[in-house]
Amino acid sequence: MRDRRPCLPVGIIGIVSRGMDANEIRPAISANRVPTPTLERLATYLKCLHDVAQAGVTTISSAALQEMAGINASQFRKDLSYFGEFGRPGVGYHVADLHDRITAILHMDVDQRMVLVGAGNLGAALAGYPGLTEERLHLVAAFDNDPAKIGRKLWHLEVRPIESMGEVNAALGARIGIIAVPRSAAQAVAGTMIAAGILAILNFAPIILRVPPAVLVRNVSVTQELSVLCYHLEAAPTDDPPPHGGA
Amino acid sequence: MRDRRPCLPVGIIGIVSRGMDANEIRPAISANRVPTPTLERLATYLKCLHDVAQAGVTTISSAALQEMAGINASQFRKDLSYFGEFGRPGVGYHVADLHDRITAILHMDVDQRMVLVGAGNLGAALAGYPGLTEERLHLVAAFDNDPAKIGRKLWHLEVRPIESMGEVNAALGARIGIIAVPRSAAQAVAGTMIAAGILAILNFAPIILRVPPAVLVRNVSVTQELSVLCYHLEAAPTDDPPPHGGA
DNA sequence: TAGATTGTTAATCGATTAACAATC
DNA sequence: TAGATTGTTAATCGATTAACAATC
Repeated sequence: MRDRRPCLPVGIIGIVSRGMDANEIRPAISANRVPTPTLERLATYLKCLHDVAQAGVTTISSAALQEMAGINASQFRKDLSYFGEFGRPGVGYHVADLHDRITAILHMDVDQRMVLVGAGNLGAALAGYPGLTEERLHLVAAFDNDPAKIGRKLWHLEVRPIESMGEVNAALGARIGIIAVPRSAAQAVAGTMIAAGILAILNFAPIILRVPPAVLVRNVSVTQELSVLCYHLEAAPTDDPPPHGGA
Repeated sequence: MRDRRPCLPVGIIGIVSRGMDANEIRPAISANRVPTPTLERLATYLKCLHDVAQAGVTTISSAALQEMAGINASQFRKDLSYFGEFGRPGVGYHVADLHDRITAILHMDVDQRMVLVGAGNLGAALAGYPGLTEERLHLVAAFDNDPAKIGRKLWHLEVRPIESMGEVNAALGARIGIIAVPRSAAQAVAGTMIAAGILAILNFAPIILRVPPAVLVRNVSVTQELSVLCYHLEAAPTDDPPPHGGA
């Protein structure tokens, strides 16, 4: 801890290249020194720190955080250690400071622009979700291929034809794309996005997208989540064991 | 493989109880012999098998599946091995048969009933999503606490007052609940669901729910996913390295 | 039979948790 | 100073990948 080595910027420690020789299928493993589970937890930490701050707490130890939020204290400290030093031995963490630093690590201290493709129910729900703007995530354009939808308003956004994405995003410069189209259209949409300069995709379509290694994809699949829940339900809809019919 | 031991039903091999002594915080680790990543991949396999079947293929090897869908052949076989034997050495897997068997493993060969709480944009998108019914996942009731919404229609569902959930679900017997309410209401909704007999929860609110160990929770957080994407974007909105101002 | 491919075991890899010297 | 708590290293645990005997 104390010895403070040359303080290597995390993303640069050296391209890892595990077994990823000719693997164009997996998206953007690249210089991924920080474990993905750690990154996923950072957003959770942020929420907890926000809650704790609202409760009037200004300094908190990892042990107290474990007590309050169910976050393992060791894991919390280990996760933070990928990014530097954040606390003071014997004291703990300054809540507001840590919140701001994690926000900066995630690049959420600046406004991020995003484009949306798919102006259906899901697209409408995303465009109308205030939680995005609160996190400085801004939908700046919406696209669809349905002539009936083009030109209509999706909250503050006008739905544009998908062919215009390249031109539109040349002006807007969004680097995050959200795919909220049916499965059959998703791969083509991904291609259009990448051609328009999108570097990171949040995909709601139930399909494994093929993208170049430089593009990162995260998938959200409601039916997959529900599958896992279903698995854990025992088979009987009533209280009977499986072999018996219900009554 | 060949020796065919007494064929232990997977969920029963013995309560694992790792370090889970007095840990009410983590949901339903319980008799979890099958790794969660394996369960998550089963739904992916299902989609691939569906595609492959539509392409007219009746038999496929794990190597061919790796080629087609980017699924690691070893991992695929290993994942299946938790549930029995599915293929024939020298031949491969019968596509339709494997599809049906994985569907049964996930308990998705029977209709599953679900209740929804939250009749906002997200709730509406979920209720209107045809992909659920296609997988035999049926929303059978919707609830909200907003008097302006109660009594209105959410597609085929009438929005009911949340206080009626116990009574309503006593008749319906849904065991899966979907939480699509703001963060501030989510914990209370979870409690109401559990009191109404819900055993598995899909939570869209950005909060870690406290539930009894017997209840399983899966979280979907759009902002968390976007955080991970943002992290991988370099800081410069244009092409300049971070220290320089844009032009 | 010879070739192909499974299910499973062993080896590797990575992530989580525990322990502790450093230090506030 | 004595007590508390960090950041980090080491130990544990679990998941992925490779290798191969079994067998179609």
